[in-house]
Amino acid sequence: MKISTKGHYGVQAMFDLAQHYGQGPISLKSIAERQSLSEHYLEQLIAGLRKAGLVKSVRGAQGGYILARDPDDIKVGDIVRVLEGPIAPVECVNDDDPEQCMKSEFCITRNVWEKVKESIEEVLDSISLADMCRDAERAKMNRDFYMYYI
Amino acid sequence: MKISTKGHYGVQAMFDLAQHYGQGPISLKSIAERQSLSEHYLEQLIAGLRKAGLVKSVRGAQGGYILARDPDDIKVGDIVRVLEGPIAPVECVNDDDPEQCMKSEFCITRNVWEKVKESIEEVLDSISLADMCRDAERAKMNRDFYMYYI
DNA sequence: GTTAATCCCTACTATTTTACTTGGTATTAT
DNA sequence: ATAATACCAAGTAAAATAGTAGGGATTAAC
Repeated sequence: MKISTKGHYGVQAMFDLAQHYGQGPISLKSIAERQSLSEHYLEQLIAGLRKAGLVKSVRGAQGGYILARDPDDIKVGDIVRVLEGPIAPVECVNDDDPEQCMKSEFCITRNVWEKVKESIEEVLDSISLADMCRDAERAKMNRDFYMYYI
Repeated sequence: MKISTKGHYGVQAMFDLAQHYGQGPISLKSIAERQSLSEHYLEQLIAGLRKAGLVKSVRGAQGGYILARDPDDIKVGDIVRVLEGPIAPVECVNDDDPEQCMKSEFCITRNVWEKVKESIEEVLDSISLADMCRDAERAKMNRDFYMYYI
């Protein structure tokens, strides 16, 4: 019941881009450093995100990546689906899969996985990168407040 | 974002046991046949469930397995945790893990996975084997009703 | 007390996935 | 011209997955 490092790192990288949104292209190198990730590995992940239209790239020196849409308009679910494939705890609740299980209409265990799927999607599609930036701001303020009074 | 066949098949097998609860020990062979699973592979899964105290075994001819507790008292989450390990989309939200991420208190992406984790647990811990049996009954009645009127 | 049905246990294995690394080429600001 | 970047293809070690193989121990039924 795990996601792979692709989804994990990918969300970190996109969050990093969101935190620097409006500051021009952000290089992979700087993202990799801030998030302590392998730059070359990130490269592969962001290639997928670019092909999916979630980020735009700027080539050449001082180039980098920019979110293709407003942080409010990119949900964590969008990122996870690109990097991990369809959100479906078992294959038989994957709507994109052509060969569905025969018994799907009668299958009771399938109902369980369907509910799990829906609950995951509800969470991931309700959180935008902008939400995460707001959380980060709040966390920073709390930290500053705490530091001040100690 | 998948569970493995262990969790998948394991829930099927336990559901099968629940549907035959009160009928004495149920053999792996019959479960494997009804659910179209490899008997030998099931054996490995149910060994874990037995060690975890979710089923009891009866050895010898006419032996088999029986739920160790009432179907109302076994949640799908119990089964999944035994067969898949702790429910945690990424390691850093696994409470059982001794080596947690340093930045966990400040980490914003971690909050996302924490929410995913909670929502999965909420679903899996809210569904008992008895619930599934009731669903199966309802589905059967609907099917019979439909057949009658066609 | 023999037999057949069952659970129990250990080990092996082919395939796939994961998490990268290596080693380049193409593009562009300075 | 140079250095900083994005872009691309291939290789790889380790782990996980989804089983299989083969046999031993226990017990109901005859």
